[in-house]
Amino acid sequence: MAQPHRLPDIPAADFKLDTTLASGQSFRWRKHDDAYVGIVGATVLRVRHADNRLSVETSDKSFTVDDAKRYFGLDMDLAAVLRTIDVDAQVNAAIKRYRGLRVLNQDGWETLASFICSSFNNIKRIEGMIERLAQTYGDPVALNGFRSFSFPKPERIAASTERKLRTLGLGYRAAYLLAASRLVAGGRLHLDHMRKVDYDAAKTALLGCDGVGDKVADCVALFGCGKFEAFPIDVWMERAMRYYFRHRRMTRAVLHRYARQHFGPYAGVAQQYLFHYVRCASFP
DNA sequence: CGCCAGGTGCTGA
DNA sequence: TCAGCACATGGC
Repeated sequence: MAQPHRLPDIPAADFKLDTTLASGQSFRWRKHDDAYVGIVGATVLRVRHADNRLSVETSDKSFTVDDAKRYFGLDMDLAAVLRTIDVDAQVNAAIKRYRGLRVLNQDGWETLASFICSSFNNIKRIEGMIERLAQTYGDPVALNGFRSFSFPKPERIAASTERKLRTLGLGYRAAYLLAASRLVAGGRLHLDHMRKVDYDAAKTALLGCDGVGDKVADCVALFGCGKFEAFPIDVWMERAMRYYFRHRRMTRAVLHRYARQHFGPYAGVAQQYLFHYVRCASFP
């Protein structure tokens, strides 16, 4: 049986844990007192951030300091990246307010499945859907008193049915998730391979999934495949980008092209700052 | 009760 | 290309 384990504290300057976990990248973190508890792979993590250090308790020893650094994006030179995207007054305001927000490095399959569930949906319900998926198809995991379930392997969902997935409240997304799980389980979509190919190749492959359009593909590329030039555009980003287009007409294709040339290879980081900035401005 | 939610696929100009 | 529409569900 896996034993609780405490990692050596990780230097984490230029980092805001609460902002990062509240910025809509991940759906499985919960606040418990001054700590956050989440499940990464088959490991439960309990993390706290104070005095520029991240303390991490894990449910087993297979999760290392390097894994934690990579997951929380602490392996990125944030200062250098922010210099490249700090190119206008609006993104500058977002950076000033939320500096330390980082792009997480999540599992490709979990990210794909989660963002298939995210379409035309709200974050609270997405969290509930993913929790029920984990309870139904995941494996039990535990850390001290806390019990939960790992995110299901694609094979487990692939062996299910659309009807059963609908009973978990997935709605019309049930068929999309089922088909995607079968692509991955059947080896016809290699999410690990997406990390090695370039952004355009990864996005094209992701768009091959039914129920995955431009926006979801960019979320998966950014949060689940390490493609920092991916720039997901949803309703909040359209609101954010009105700043750049004032009275001009905006289509998503135009916004996408603009973002890539305006912000450059780390456009995805700019996207995350702008997204969080406009979303929180409407409910402070 | 009506509105909206980190959209997508389909259709017809 | 691009606008217009249906789509399941539940939180608020």
